[in-house]
Amino acid sequence: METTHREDQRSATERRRRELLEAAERVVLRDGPGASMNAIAAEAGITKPILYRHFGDKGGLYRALAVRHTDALVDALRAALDAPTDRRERVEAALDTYLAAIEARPQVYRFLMHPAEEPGGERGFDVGQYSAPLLRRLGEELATVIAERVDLGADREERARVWGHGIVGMMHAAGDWWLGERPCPRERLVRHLADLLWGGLATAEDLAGGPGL
Amino acid sequence: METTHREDQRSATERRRRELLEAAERVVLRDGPGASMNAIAAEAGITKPILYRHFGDKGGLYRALAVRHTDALVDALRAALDAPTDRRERVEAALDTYLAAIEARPQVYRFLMHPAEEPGGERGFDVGQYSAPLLRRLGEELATVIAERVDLGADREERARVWGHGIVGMMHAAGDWWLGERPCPRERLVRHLADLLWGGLATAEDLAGGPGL
DNA sequence: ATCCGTTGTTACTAGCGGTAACGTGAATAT
DNA sequence: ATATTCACGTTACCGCTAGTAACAACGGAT
Repeated sequence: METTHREDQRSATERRRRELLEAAERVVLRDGPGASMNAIAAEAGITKPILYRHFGDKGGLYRALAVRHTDALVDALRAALDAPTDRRERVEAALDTYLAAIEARPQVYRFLMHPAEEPGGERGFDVGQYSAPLLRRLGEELATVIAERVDLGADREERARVWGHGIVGMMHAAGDWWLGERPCPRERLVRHLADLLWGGLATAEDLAGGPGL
Repeated sequence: METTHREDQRSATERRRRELLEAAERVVLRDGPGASMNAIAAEAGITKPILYRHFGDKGGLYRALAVRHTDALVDALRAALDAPTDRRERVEAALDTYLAAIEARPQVYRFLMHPAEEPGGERGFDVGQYSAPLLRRLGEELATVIAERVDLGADREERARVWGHGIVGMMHAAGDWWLGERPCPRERLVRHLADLLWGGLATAEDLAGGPGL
């Protein structure tokens, strides 16, 4: 039969693809985002051209690798934002979800956030092209959630997008720094960030002696 | 005389170094952060080994190149934060200063924020090592300013650092996204971000029909 | 005359991403 | 039975990169 053969082939190909991705993940976890295609092929027990047949180029492999983890994280964040509690608690839960994820698997996080930039990329003004795609996606997701649920007045969508990307950037930068220095337990970081979002900078008093911030 | 000779040599060396840095900057502005050492040497009218004698390795050259712009930006931000107005206006001025800088020279900004990561870097848990050094520095600077001037209660320093890195990250991510899409003029982005920092997310009402954010 | 430090060269290494050309083996079609 | 197809796999190569040895030339200082 023809269809059976085709389906067998396709499922076998997909299984092989998954195996290759798992080998790649092992190497990336060991060597960081700079892992070479040679090393990945060796880990999978094959040679380079097969890798290129499956994923096109290095960017393709890395994109395929990133989609898995990104999806998982986005799902977890959605769940946190959908919990039936008040807004402050949900924001704290989302922050904690993200920070717990990067705390548990810093290598994966580093790979997702700082993917190797391909040298042959476009030139010009596409600054964002080289930036981490995960951050952009998280920002957009958060923006839609905000626009759906929060009453922001006239320029609702514009504000929601600015806030979405801004909040994600805040979370990311603070998390990146915190992961490097570990100056406090996670729950305190979460509370500090939530306080900041709840207008902490606006309501705090000036400190005596200075010109005030 | 000996000292005269030495001083002449040193000043000549420094002048040469500056020339090389200017050539490197021209190439980076043209080719992006992926500019090759060969291209930079050619632009300076010399060959690679001289570049390596002056800067050690590519990271050294890039670091030297980054310090200049970083210093300039930090100075501008300090000036904005030291203006004799109220806190909200100063925060808006600082945001606007940063965004105007990245708007004026996106190539420089991209170079500073996404420096080429060296493949031979350290392994292990130093996630922050590969992250943009400029962001870290801005975060620390802002943290000290906040700690100096804002009354944050008991865990003052810890909160100031979290907020410093968080705010810088917010500014950076929103700016990065904005620079790519240009969805609104700069002044509106500044106002949206300031509104967010002034507790906009906490005080906005739920939108009818959803579970509320 | 000799040494020293700097500037500069050419020619090389090792490794990278990526590709062309080729062989193998199993299932299908005739 | 034979020919076709198609994925899997190889070796050997290309052009590029960062980085390095080895050597030459010039200008003071001793």
